[in-house]
Parts: sequence; structure tokens; C-alpha cells
Amino acid sequence: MSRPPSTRGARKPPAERSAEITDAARALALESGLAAVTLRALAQRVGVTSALIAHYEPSMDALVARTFGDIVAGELAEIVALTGALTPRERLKLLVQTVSDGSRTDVTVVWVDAWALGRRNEQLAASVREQMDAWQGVLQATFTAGARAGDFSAADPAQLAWLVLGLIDGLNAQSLVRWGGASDRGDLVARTIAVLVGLPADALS
Amino acid sequence: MSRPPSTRGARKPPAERSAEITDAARALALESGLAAVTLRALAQRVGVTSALIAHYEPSMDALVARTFGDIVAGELAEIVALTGALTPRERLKLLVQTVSDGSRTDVTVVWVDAWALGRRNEQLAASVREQMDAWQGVLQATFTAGARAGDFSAADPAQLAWLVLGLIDGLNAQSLVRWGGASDRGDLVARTIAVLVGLPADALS
DNA sequence: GCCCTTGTTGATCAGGCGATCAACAATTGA
DNA sequence: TCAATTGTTGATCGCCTGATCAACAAGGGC
Repeated sequence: MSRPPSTRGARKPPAERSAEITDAARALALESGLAAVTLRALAQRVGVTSALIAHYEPSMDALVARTFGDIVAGELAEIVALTGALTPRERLKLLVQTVSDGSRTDVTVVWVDAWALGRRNEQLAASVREQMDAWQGVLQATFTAGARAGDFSAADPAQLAWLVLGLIDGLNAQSLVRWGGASDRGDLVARTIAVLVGLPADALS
Repeated sequence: MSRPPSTRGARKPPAERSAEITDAARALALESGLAAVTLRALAQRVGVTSALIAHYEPSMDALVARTFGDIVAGELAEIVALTGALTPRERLKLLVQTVSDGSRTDVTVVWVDAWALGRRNEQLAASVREQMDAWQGVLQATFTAGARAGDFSAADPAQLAWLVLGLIDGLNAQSLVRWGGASDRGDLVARTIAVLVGLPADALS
């Protein structure tokens, strides 16, 4: 009557297992949104029991918040690293192109879920605010640098940064819901933002 | 052993009961978002059993979708009725002021939940697309009328309408999450949209 | 080769969700 | 007054969520 030997969950060092869980959470969030990051979904993906997931992640709220932060902060860091050495105008151009080229619907799904879930998960809400501030900061710095270089005419870089951030988020969410993620808005966003910073309409296209 | 007489749910004609449920769903959605519209929450609010709610509303997905549609369509109809007779410029001005004055956080909560829940509720997703189209249509008509009157310089009214819609939705969601709904963005939105349609920056303020 | 540490499991709990159905009771019509 | 209609309930089902804990077993140290 002895139990058959378990075929699942080969014993692994905690660091490795923990990394597996973190990776699974990220993948799950990018594929199906933060709402899909549940104990059992993670367990199935990693190939272990939900009890083990709970053992490594004592709070799902915290894991979801951390997963959101990792994804968004990672993306922002990537973009900043890619555009750090450029002139403000080139930087803004690449930044706008990156966030509105329609290939980021996975990240948009994460943002949309984060907005909704944030009202029931205070840790997530805090992370959302943090990441919004980070994005706003990068945009504001770009606008300020551009204005200082005499290239942009941004009267209020802080406000303009919030506006552009809202524009990007809104249009991304819109195209996700309305067209499933792939919308052919041409370079409308690039032209709009160009006008807003006092550049010729095609300066960022 | 007879049951004590029930103190709840006085017998009411179906039409009245149905209206109660619809009203409760609307109130619940505006207070706490569409995610709060559940069988038991409705039952408690109306003062009946969840079984009765299920009897009147055989599908919660359908009720949620209907509630969303009622709220958003009602708001749009209200705004249109209020601005129908105005010139395009005055109409756009009032429209922009209405949707970005910070007193509509309840409707914003509904939108944010709708975006997230729409991925699991196809009827809701369809309603979201429908209401987005309706808003876009009103904006587009306004831009077209303004251009025909020689007041706006809207090259592509359709695209511009989507852009403005995205801007409004994004900024509303942003201020909801970031500042709890009340953000002092001044008339940044009005100035931005004014520029986008070729008006002086303060034309819509 | 054995023991002890510890990674992992299975079972289970409390709570939420939508949904169903026989039975009850309030009202209406005859 | 009695019977038929029908609005309403209580109990329950299946499925999901996060979380807990005793028991098991794999592996390293001795």
C-alpha cells in the first residue's frame, strides 16, 4: 500500500525554486494578465503543488505586486539603457516609438489588470504609483533636457510628462480592448507628441 | 416546527423588482466598480436572497455588461443632450470640461473594471467596444463639424477622435490610480486638445 | 550505512463566486 | 372560502481563491 514514487517536483535548492516561481509569475502575467497569477496556476506551471508556492510566497498580494514592479521597471530600465546616450529629441523619438508600436500588448495587459486589481491590493497599488512616477520622471527629464537644449518648447515639463504618460497608457489600453492590441494608428501618437513639445509634426516619426 | 414568518423580501410585481435589481447594480458599480456587482452583493443591497437575483438575472455576465452599457451610454446621452445645439467649438469645450473635471471618478472606476473584466466576459467586451465607438463617433462628428465650419483644422477627424478618447481615458484612469481621482491638472487637457484641433491654446478653457 | 535536515506533498479549511431546485407563502381569481 | 398562480426562500452544488500543517522523502554530513 505504499504510495507510488512522486514524479513531480524534484527537490531543488531554494534559490533555484524561488527563481522558477518568479519566472513563472512573470510569464503568466505577460501571457494572461496579473489576474491569472494564482497559487494553483503557478503550481501547475512550475510543476509543483500549490502548497509549495505558498511556502515560497507567503502572500500572493505581495507576489503580484512584485511581479508587476519587475515587469514594468525592467521594461523602463531597458528603454532608458537603450536611449540614455541620445539627444533629447532622439531619445523621445525612440521612447515614443517603443511604447506605441503595438508589440507591447503583453505589458499593456499587465497595466490594465494592475489598475483594476490595485483597488483590492494595496501593495500592488503602491507599486503602480511607484512605476507611474518612474515613467513620469523619465519623460519629464527628457522634456527638461530638450527644453534646456533649446530644442523643445515645454512650458511645464512635469505636467507634460503626466499628459504624455496618460496619452500612451490610454491609447494602449484602447487598442488592446478595441482591436485586440494591434491597431494601425500610424504615427499619430508621434505627431501629436511632437506638436506638444513644439517640434515639427514629423520630427519624431 | 413551523418556520417563523419571513421578514425580508416583501412580494413585489416583477417589473418593480427587476427595476430594483437594475438600480442596485448601477449603484454598486458606480460605488465600487463592476467587479463588485455579484449575486450576493446585489441580494444584500436589494434585501432579498441571491436566488431571487439569479431568478431575475439568469446570467451575471449579461447583467454586468448591461450595467456598464447603461451607465456609459446614459452619461454620453446626457452630455450630447446638453451640448447638442451648440457650435462645434462650444460643444467641444463643454465636452472636454465635463469628462476631465475630476467629478466623474465613479464612472472612471466602471471603465477601468470594464477593461480588465472584458477579457473574461465577452458580452462586457462587446459592450465596451460599442460604447467606445459611440464616444469616438460623437468626438469625430464634433471635429468634422468644426472643420466644416472653418473653425478647426482637423486633418483626420476619425483618428483624432480616437486619440482624444485615449487621452481622456488614460488621464482619468491615471488620476484615479495615482491621486485617488482628484488631480489638479488645471486645464492641461483643454489646452492640449485645443492645440490638436488648431485652436488657440486657451480656446477651450 | 545511517541520521538529520529540509524541500515537498496531500489533505483540508474558510471564504468567495455563479447557478439550480424543491418547497414555501403571499396574493389573485373563482 | 377555497384553489391556483407565482414571487420568494433555504439549501445545496461545483468551482475557484488564498492559506495552513502534519507527514513524507530526498539528500548531505558524519
